[in-house]
Amino acid sequence: MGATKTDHFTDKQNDIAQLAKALGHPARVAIIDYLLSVDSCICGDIVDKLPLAQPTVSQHLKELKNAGLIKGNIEGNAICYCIDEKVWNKFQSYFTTVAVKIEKKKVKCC
Amino acid sequence: MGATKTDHFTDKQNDIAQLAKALGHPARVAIIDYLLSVDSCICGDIVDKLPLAQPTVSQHLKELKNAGLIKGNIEGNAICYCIDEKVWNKFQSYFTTVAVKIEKKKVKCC
DNA sequence: AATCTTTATCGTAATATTGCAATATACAAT
DNA sequence: ATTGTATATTGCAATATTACGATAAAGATT
Repeated sequence: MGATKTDHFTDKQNDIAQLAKALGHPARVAIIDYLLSVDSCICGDIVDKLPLAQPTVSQHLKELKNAGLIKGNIEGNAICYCIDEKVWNKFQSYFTTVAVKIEKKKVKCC
Repeated sequence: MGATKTDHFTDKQNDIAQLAKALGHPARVAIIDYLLSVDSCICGDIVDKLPLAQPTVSQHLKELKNAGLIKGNIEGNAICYCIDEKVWNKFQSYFTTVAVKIEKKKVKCC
């Protein structure tokens, strides 16, 4: 026990859950915030912007990358991470769909 | 260690992270899917719709409720859970903001 | 080549999550 | 009042996450 039963759910449900989970930590939200605030995708100084040690930041970046929310290329001894627009659009469209469905629901309750 | 350092991040970052975390499990995405698919908010049969035992479902519902994504009232020996529109709107607006910022970014890279 | 700088990985401790059996709770119905 | 039905809580085992020190890797600089 303890492991998520991913195979019992649809691919779409797992996809959304994976994206949401990746964003489900304030440090990772902060990383996204920072990436959105700089005009360049080069963010060698991201470690200085977060109240976390370098290995921890590296780990969070890895998780964001694994989930697809950011993409990165190695550039010398610096890294270039940036928002992956496509994945965010997909993520956003989920919320749009939810909003439409909420709107369409006939019975409002609670 | 192991505990999230919430106090080092902004309220907004923590808020978004909390919402995302709550949605960060396929069972909880599936619960939301189900709530959106029924016209009523009464969902006494939710346990039958998920590949999980009743206590597990109850726990997931509790987490969704704690995060604010759903709200619920006790109605006899049945429960009435439904989407909390306000919270979803707030959640959605985060993604809208992100999308706008992505669009505005001058340097496109990677 | 030796050193510096920057990011990644490993190892590990602390904590959190997931899942469920057992049990409790609370109202329905007989 | 007893039984039935539905949800919640408790307790616990398995697994995952979070955080960081130590170390590795890899290009840059001297």
